[in-house]
Amino acid sequence: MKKDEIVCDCDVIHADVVESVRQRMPDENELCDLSDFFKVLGDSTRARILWALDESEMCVCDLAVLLNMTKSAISHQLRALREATLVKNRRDGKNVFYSIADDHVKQIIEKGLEHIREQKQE
Amino acid sequence: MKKDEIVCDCDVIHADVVESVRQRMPDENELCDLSDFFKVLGDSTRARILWALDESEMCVCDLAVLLNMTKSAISHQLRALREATLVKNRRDGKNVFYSIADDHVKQIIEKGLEHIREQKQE
DNA sequence: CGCATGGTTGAATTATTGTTCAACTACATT
DNA sequence: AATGTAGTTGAACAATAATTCAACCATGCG
Repeated sequence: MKKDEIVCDCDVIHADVVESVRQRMPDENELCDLSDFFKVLGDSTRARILWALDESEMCVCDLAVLLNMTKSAISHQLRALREATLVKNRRDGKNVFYSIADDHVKQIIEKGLEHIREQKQE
Repeated sequence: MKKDEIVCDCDVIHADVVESVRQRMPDENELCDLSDFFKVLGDSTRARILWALDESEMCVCDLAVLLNMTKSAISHQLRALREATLVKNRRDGKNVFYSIADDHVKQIIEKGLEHIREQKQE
């Protein structure tokens, strides 16, 4: 997926700036993890699921009705959320109830909403 | 893109919960805007560009060298960032310097990094 | 047990998105 | 004006990711 060969098609213009930024740059994997995390939030189905679960724990059927989607589609997205440990689940009889796993996530979603609401005002 | 017809393939199980969540649910467009915002952060190239610009303003060539990518690829991603008003630019002679547009973004990136760093410890 | 319901899964399909390539614009220098 | 460098753009291609479909597992109840 990553090439080692040089693909950049230009000369460096401000070598000093580039060098000093390069030295402070976090491990590439860390920024990949970061973008992977945001990627999970970056889908409207998952964003709506997360918002809904922040209001109340729910089972797959409830979410399917709420968002007017198939159980399968919901389940697939819940899996992605589970693997990113953004939601947790518990079984109760025939139902599996999902809820938000992490308080960080609530804060980040809140900050995000704040951001776009301010943006819209301008 | 959206269908009006009912695609949900199950009965509602907890009608009361679903109804009360539905009533509090934000406008669908708002949650779409939210996920679109996170989508912009959800790509490692853009995440690295944002991180770098948070350290120092830079021109396209500098970024291309730093990330070892073509000017074109960088430029396309800067466009996405510009359209989401996450970066701004100014021309100075032959160069176009890019920088972070919004302080919110820095905070959200910081919170995101915090999150994944804690996650990794567990 | 046998069946109905809730939920999950994998493969196929479709949609979306990132990068490349080649052509182009803008500014600066001669 | 002519050339070179910085940057942008659109179309084509490649890679990812979301939804559908059909089959499957798990639980509860007759």
